[in-house]
Amino acid sequence: MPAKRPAARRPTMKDIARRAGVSESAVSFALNDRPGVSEITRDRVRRVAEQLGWRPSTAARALSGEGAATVGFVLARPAHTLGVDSFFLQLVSGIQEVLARRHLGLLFQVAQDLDDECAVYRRWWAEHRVDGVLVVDPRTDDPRQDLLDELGLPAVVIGGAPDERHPALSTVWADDAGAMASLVDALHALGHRRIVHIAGLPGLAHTERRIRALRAEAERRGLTEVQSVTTDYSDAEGAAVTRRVLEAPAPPTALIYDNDVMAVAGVAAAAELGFSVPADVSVVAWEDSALCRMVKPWLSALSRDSVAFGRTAATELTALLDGGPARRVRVPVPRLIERDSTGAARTA
Amino acid sequence: MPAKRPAARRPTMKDIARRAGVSESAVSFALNDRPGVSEITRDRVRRVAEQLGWRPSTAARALSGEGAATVGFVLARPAHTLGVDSFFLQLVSGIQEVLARRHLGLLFQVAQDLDDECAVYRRWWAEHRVDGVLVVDPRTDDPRQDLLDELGLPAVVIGGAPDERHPALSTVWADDAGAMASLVDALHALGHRRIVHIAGLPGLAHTERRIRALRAEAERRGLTEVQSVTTDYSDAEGAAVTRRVLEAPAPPTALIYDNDVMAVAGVAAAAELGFSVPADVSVVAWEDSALCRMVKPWLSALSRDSVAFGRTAATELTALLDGGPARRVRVPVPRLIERDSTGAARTA
DNA sequence: GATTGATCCTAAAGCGCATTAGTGGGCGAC
DNA sequence: GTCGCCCACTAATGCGCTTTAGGATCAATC
Repeated sequence: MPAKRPAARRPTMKDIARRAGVSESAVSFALNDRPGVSEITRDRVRRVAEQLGWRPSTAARALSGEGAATVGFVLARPAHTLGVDSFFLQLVSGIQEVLARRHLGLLFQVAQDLDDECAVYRRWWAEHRVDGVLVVDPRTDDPRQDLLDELGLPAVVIGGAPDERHPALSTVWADDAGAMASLVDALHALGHRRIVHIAGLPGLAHTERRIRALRAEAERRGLTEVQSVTTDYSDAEGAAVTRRVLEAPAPPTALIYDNDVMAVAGVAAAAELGFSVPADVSVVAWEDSALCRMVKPWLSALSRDSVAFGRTAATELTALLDGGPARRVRVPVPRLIERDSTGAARTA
Repeated sequence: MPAKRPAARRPTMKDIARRAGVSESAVSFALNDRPGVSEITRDRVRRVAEQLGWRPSTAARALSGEGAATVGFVLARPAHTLGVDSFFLQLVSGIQEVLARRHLGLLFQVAQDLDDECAVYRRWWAEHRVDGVLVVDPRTDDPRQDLLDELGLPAVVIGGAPDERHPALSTVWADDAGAMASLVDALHALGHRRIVHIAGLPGLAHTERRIRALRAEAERRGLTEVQSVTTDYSDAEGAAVTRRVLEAPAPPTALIYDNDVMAVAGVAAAAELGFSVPADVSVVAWEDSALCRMVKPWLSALSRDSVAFGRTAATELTALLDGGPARRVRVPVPRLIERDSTGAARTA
């Protein structure tokens, strides 16, 4: 009776050494492409290793100073905003593509808040768990960057603006200001003068960048009825803010939502109030996804390639792990996909 | 000039030993609650450790036989279906809640397909990276379960039916058959006789369970115009199938979608064809999320607590890691939330 | 034919921890 | 007062790997 088959044993370098008739060190040299063994021995060792299905124990490797072959990723957002968001899974998917190629693992953790997130970094560092981390949702005045500097943990900040105070951290960022400028340009050309930007979480670097950019654009054009309102990214707040601004005396004729979820919720809210999209109010989602084509009218959206974004970030991190210098990489500006939710402003 | 501050050094047990004036072994005993040291020494060691911010190196721990303090999670779905899906992030969020409490890490990987996924398990096992894994999307005749048995890797199958062929694996599952039965019950009571089930990926265990359950219910009631159609879970296929079945000679009066995304896409597709929901056709989503309240009409949905599902799965895995027996755990049957997309069947 | 030098390989130490065996001192028992 | 025992602790070993320091062999050099 096969009650409990014993787990198969993992082959070690010692096993290879024995079967190849050489010392363990020779095996190590052979498998790591280090000089010190002849080509024929190297080949033999390689063959034996392959045949035994040997893979280096990450634990042993890490212990002898090679690093943990793992990078960390912490997501610190309130649990209820975790639900329907296409961005992160796509980002992670892109990250994985690059990491998998180098057999790097991705340690994933969801945290409650920033303090929690910092604690996770500290723990990971102290436990020797990761060689580097990917940081998302950077804030203005972000404690994490100081911490990572202090720990000397290689890191790539995703979506942060280049920050000269942290020369050791790489940054991968999109030019939100440029995108906002071209977006306002497009809306302005359609005759829109009253614009409300339903932004994401206050304090996030890219939220603040977008808000500042919008204000700058408005000032440049002399538009006085332009404003940003921050939210928690949830459909509920998106709808609530939409209702509030549309019920005001002089409602906006264009709404910019910082994600797809709020845009969809906003359209529904507008419809309830009797506003027709795009006849009465134009809507743009700052994030494109299947969601934008799941509602009527289809939503115009700023589209970026989140998978590629993830790939770029992961590539930068591997470069950092290889000892390369920290860099500031800009990804392409998101492109406005004009669908059916944007149109000429109603001339009051 | 602070060109490159040297990274802080991680404290080790040796540091603690020196500062506490005892041997390393004493430190080990003290910190692991093992007998062999006096209480006062234990306290002193603990204090020093705390003060130094010491944390055990997972690498060293793993190497000395304690396991990697990490569990693995592989997601093998085509990249384009990764986009908008509330289920997985919620599941993972629940998993984390339990794992974080025990300082277990979660190694996350997206794979191309099943073979790829199996390769990941093999690699993780050989590299000593994980102590156990969480398996999602079990199939009928799933190669992964055999593999995990062979490797002796503790695992919890999420969403699989209890399978006596793999006594070493735990299973956490929902009673899809029961849910389907009550759902058909409800629809039948509303007068629906022609029902189409727009299912998920063929071959997935729960897809097959639902299909079988639907067929059984139909037979029991003598309904002949009831069918299931499999899809890839995407909004595109959801919409396409919806169009196809609604354009048939005798279109169904009720549609059951295996996820929220397809349901939303389906409603839009139905609307385009001139079908009004729920007057002409009722719609139910098998998965509740914010999405269901972002469209008009609000979607009736089978709701389950995905976060709790994740918690349960992680709890079972930790029990397994603690040497407990494999178990079959059933989570509560999803509950039908009746919103506005279901109503009495139109009497032709 | 002894000296260098290269080449291919082995021995040994060390990474940070857990664990087993061993050591010394205090104490009760006879 | 000696024996033995338990307690509190230290020394030493091993986990699987990398790396440094050597050692053996052979060819080329003066």
